[in-house]
Amino acid sequence: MKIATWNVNSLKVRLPHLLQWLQENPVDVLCLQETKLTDDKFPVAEIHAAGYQVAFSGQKTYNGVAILSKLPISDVVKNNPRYDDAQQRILAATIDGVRIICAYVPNGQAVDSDKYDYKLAWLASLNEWLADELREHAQLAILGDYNIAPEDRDVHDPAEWAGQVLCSDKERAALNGLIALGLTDSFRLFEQADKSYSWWDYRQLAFRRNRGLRIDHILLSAALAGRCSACAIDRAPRKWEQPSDHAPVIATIDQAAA
DNA sequence: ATGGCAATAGAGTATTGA
Repeated sequence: MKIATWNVNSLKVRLPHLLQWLQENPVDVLCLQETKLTDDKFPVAEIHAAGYQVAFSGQKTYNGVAILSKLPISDVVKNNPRYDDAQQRILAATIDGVRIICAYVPNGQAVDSDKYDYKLAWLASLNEWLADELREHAQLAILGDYNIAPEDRDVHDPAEWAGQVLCSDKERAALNGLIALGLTDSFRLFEQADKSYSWWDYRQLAFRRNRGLRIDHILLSAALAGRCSACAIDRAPRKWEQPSDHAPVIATIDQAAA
């Protein structure tokens, strides 16, 4: 089973990229963030035509998440039931016995802002709900845009970013709190090239200069981490015309022993 | 020190992203 996550930064603009990427990378499950579409505008027909079922939860202009799957999708939950949130940032579903959670963690804007406080409160509540979900689902993966670079090696210039939003100690502690529930950052299960990132600013030729951050992650429960045989960031679509600023991340989960 | 790029809403420019 191949599972992936991609912040598309507007599904309206990026639908051609999505369809092309799926042709080249026929993953079993793909979580999308920042669809920026109300549900009535979601491109259901195009995604069905590509061979995928889909669940989605959107809003106007901002946020919005979706889960695409080749296999049937069941038990869909929109948002964290423990957190009353007008913003559509979470979608959970069960696919082939695996609990898939698509998450778009708030950006946080700046460490002294209200949005930063919202980010930390949102993450604290996610932690509580995730503990419940892990008790119910041994096979669980939470994929998405975490808007947190876990360590300095995930940052192109750690000195420049020190203490800044996406890299601050409190955000990293919150991410480590999720991991402490029994999750594993699938990317770090394997040897990876230095300076591996999943997001690059549109400005200043940041992608060409590889001035990026690794902020998109696939966290796996112990049962899935034990069967994970690969995890990679696909930089290719970041080179396409009019790209998303994020690259997809893909993890491969081997079949459970019979 | 600031803005730099992109998307959206909506009709000039403000907001948000990371």
